Amino acid sequence: MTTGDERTWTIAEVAEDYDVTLRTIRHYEDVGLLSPERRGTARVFRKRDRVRLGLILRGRRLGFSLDEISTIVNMYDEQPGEAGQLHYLIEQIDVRRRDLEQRRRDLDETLADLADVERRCHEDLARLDGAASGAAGGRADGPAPRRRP
Amino acid sequence: MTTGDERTWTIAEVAEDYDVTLRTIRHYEDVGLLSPERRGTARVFRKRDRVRLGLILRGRRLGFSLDEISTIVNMYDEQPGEAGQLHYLIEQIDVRRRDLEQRRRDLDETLADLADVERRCHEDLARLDGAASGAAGGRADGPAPRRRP
DNA sequence: CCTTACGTTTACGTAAGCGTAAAGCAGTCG
DNA sequence: CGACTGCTTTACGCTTACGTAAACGTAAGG
Repeated sequence: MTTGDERTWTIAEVAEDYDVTLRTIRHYEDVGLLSPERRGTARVFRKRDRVRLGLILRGRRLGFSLDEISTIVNMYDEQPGEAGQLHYLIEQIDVRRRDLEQRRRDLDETLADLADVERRCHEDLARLDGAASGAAGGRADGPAPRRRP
Repeated sequence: MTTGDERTWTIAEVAEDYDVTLRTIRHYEDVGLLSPERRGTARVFRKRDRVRLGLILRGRRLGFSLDEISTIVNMYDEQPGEAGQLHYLIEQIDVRRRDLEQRRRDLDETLADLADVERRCHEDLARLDGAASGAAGGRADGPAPRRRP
């Protein structure tokens, strides 16, 4: 019954909630990723739009292009349609899955590498601590402005 | 011992092996991600350079910017240095790790969503198969002006 | 010597993903 | 009746990550 009067949001509220700029939201609309209703000229966001934005941002965090994100989020609200279409969609899902699984492998390898680097850091620190008896003051904690050459 | 005469590669060979263009490799050198030796003007790639390129491409697959990749891969061959520097590095590693862990959450959620969509696809297919005896040709589907080309 | 194959540099082009004015409606508060 | 406030559109600008010529060097082979 109350399907017509759910809560709505303004663009500013959505932007605030999802920590993006108004420009970003409008851009997503420009490229067809979002299509909020209009009350006059103003955009009116409903729950669905927020969910979609959430999916978009998740895709963005994963490093997908807006184009890829577009194909992905559109998978979600694909109508049943005909069989060929469903087969095609399943195929596309498989492609995406393979991609994501490759990413997870990359990600886990990177995490392992980082853990390794960190371990070596701690070893080096221990070595420094052990040999630190000569220096005045054990704290030796400079601001360390040093970075890339 | 034989530390000076390891195998080397040309830019074309590396590009072929890693499936990137020459331009890409040169670009990575431009931005300081790679720094192969030179024999005259020609680039000479050693094993280390290839490993580095591997790391770069892994970062790229993960959706990192070249700038981020730069800080990440440079972590790997950071010299022991002083304590403050090591602490800084450990801190940076932690930042990266948090990022990667967020990505993995995003990734797993996306995979779960895709699995869900796929499941619904199969359900729809089953439904279509079941109801396929009625209409001639099985295509009783009027509306729903369709999607992908 | 000339071609072919491979390498080089310099430099402009481009697509994506927004940033950032500039300028204009629409409601509302005093 | 202004003056805000918050929204809108239009449109040029910027960065990243390369693509894409253009023009030239160098070594091998016919």
